[in-house]
Amino acid sequence: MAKGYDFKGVETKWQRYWEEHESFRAHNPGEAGFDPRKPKYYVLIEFPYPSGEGLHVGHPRSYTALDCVARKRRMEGYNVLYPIGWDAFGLPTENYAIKTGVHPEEATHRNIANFRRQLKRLGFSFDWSREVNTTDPSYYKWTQWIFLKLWEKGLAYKSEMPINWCESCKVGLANEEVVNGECERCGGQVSRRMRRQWMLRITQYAERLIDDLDTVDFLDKIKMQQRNWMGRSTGAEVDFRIAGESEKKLRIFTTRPDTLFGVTYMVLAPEHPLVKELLPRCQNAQEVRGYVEAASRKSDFERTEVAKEMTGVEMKGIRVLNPATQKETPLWVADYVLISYGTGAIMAVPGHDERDWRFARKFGLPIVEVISGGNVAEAAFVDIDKGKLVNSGPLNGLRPDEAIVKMSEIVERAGYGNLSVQYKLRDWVFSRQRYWGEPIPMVECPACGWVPLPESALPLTLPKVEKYQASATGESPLSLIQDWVQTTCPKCGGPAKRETDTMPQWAGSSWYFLRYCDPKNDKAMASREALDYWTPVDWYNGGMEHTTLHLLYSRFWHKFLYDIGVVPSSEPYKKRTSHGLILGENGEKMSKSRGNVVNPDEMVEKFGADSFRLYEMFMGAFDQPIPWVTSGLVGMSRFLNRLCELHEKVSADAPAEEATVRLLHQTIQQVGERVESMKFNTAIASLMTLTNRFGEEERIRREHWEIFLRLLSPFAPHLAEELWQRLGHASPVAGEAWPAFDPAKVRTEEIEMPVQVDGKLRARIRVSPEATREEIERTALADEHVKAYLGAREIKKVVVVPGRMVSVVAGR
RNA sequence: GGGCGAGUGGCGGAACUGGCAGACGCAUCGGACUUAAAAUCCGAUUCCCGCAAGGGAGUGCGGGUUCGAAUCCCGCCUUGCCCA
Repeated sequence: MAKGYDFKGVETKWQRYWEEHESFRAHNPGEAGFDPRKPKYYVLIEFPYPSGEGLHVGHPRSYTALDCVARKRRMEGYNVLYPIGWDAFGLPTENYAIKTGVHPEEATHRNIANFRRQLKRLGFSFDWSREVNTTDPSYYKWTQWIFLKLWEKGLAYKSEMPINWCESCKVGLANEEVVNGECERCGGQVSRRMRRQWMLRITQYAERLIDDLDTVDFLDKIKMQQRNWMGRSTGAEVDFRIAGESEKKLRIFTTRPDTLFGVTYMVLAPEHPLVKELLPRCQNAQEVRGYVEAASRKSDFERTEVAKEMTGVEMKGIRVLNPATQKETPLWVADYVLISYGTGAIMAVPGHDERDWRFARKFGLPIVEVISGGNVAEAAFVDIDKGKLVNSGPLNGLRPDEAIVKMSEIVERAGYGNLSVQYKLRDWVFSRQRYWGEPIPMVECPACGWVPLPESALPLTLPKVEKYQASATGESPLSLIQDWVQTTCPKCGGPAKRETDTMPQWAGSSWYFLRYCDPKNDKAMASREALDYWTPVDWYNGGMEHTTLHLLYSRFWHKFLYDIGVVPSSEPYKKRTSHGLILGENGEKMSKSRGNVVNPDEMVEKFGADSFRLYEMFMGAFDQPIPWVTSGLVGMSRFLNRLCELHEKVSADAPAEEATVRLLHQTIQQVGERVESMKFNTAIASLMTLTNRFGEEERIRREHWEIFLRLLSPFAPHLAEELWQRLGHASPVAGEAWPAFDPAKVRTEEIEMPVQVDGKLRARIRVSPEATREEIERTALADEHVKAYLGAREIKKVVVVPGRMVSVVAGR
């Protein structure tokens, strides 16, 4: 066991100090202690789900990183908001309740207390006075309020939706919760069921959610994932007439209107309403009906899997007219076409679409080439940048990109179609048949239909129940409480029933960062003044796993709140970054079932919070996944012990050695830059390098040591405070100014430059940083080693990059 | 199948915008201190040849561009995440 300073004593001492002095309390405008001269800075981490297992070492990675940022910003003179709270609704707690009978509220309370204790031990500079808890009625009152506003604006609606149904959780899942055809949470079998669900019209915001990504500073890969998820494609909608029908038209969406002349058949999704309507005219109605039936039992995943065998059935006797060619084509029903995308029907162009090609091949349908450049007998030719249109009347000779524009114009002018933009994004399924979530504040009245509760009735609190198990039919447990369900209609006063579904976990987390601005307000979700001051969030860090859903949902709500005048900005987060996952020592994802979970309590007990924090940041590149290796913590603990010993060598009149001054200023520069670019591992390496230099010195100049302690304080705040105090300072180092470096002091008198001969490193020369190319070249060629290598050979060329290197090319 | 990353010593990882590969830490080995050990300190540590000076090879594999490639280009392999 490592000997060394008493980290336990030091850490509890400073944690108590910060708490007693409210060192990290952020002040709102108008509050005592608010300083209007300071600019604001809002630092945000994803608030945790307080599970029964407690914190594991993955959580603090993000918290420690942004704690460094928050502490540095305070030292730079900002009024910093760095809050924490609890995203406490959710399935694990409810499942625990089902198993043990412990009320979720009680379990949540206990779990939060444990998380809070664990986090406090790590010395984060959170403003603990602003804690929020999504399961607190005073919080979810406002989640419900937002829902009512959405309803008011027509963005919430109830709809019969085929939903993914998890057999074992007995709960409807959103598409995103189904992973590879299995339930994301339990891995159980997912089937399809029809259910009336509350839906939110996120699709209405799709365009803005994509376009406004250009206005924010998110990592490129995050923007990319958001764009891909929403999947915008531009193309045309085209109407095809059905032969022998005057009224019925078949509307399709295509991104490739240029290939309209290459259509050889049409396909309807099995759920398409025309299938049923045309069935009476169909010669093989029985066969088609059977096919539709079979398709309904498959998931979208199974249906669109590329590798699988394609299936389909022709609707015999029905012909569709191509509006461009007036030719008749057959009509098929196939499950590779999804009802949920586009119009649920496609024009098939087997010559130039991969799946259409395979389908045509399998069922012996004709393949027509309309773009030259490939061999459509061998494979679909899908390259949009190459080739010329052929067999396409007015489009012949055009490049595909030109033909797309021209055909879109023709289609529009002729009146059988129009330009159209489609999104992969679907509306948000907002209902869960669960107990532990926000009740949806709606009432169904036989006379008035769906009626919202008045704002004055909020919060609609969760009633106590006996059983948390969903009903056998999959109804929410709330449906079993008759005196809760039975109510009166707010509109007509007649008997009515409450909605018994609750909101998904994504609800509370879609706006929590707004509540932090003014967490105790009972008149509004937060005062306008507080929101104007603090929002948008300046820097938000979280996991990559939340970049599609949580980020999208909260951006959607924020835009909506902006539209109704509640928040001052249309985007919630100015900057978004993400951290890599911390894996178990075996390189696998950390989980209870794998038995590789590392608990921070144990680490803090053994090595102290500062060592733990240092290791979290030092272990590797912040954005990469990385396995936890406890033995690596030893190095951090050694580093801190060493600082205590070095501290004894500090002396006010120690000389300022030039090399040390230079390194000190380099370190100031590097640590500053590296925190901003989230290269925490190398920032700490810089601090260690400086420490090694101090170790070589007889005595350490006090001025240097003070600068060092300030640089250290965001990373190892407890020990930095302790040593700072030991120097005789009465006020904490956390309140000191962040050091500035002097560029003049970073530079050296003489620099070393490598010299290559024929591409190989052969010598090093010393020159002044201001040396000209000629001087450098002369010095290089005069060097003994260089001369030896060159011998009598002719010099063909000398490349000089001042400050970098010299490269000499010699003849044979 | 598509999109985006990653692949560097025994290990985690550094390397700005194409310019000295291996910073910093772990582990290991040697030494000091010690009755002994722990802790600490000093030194070594990519591989091969060599007593040494020095030389050769080297950043997943195969090509290419360049005076110069871990970094750029082409083709593979492995792996992670997201999507289908």
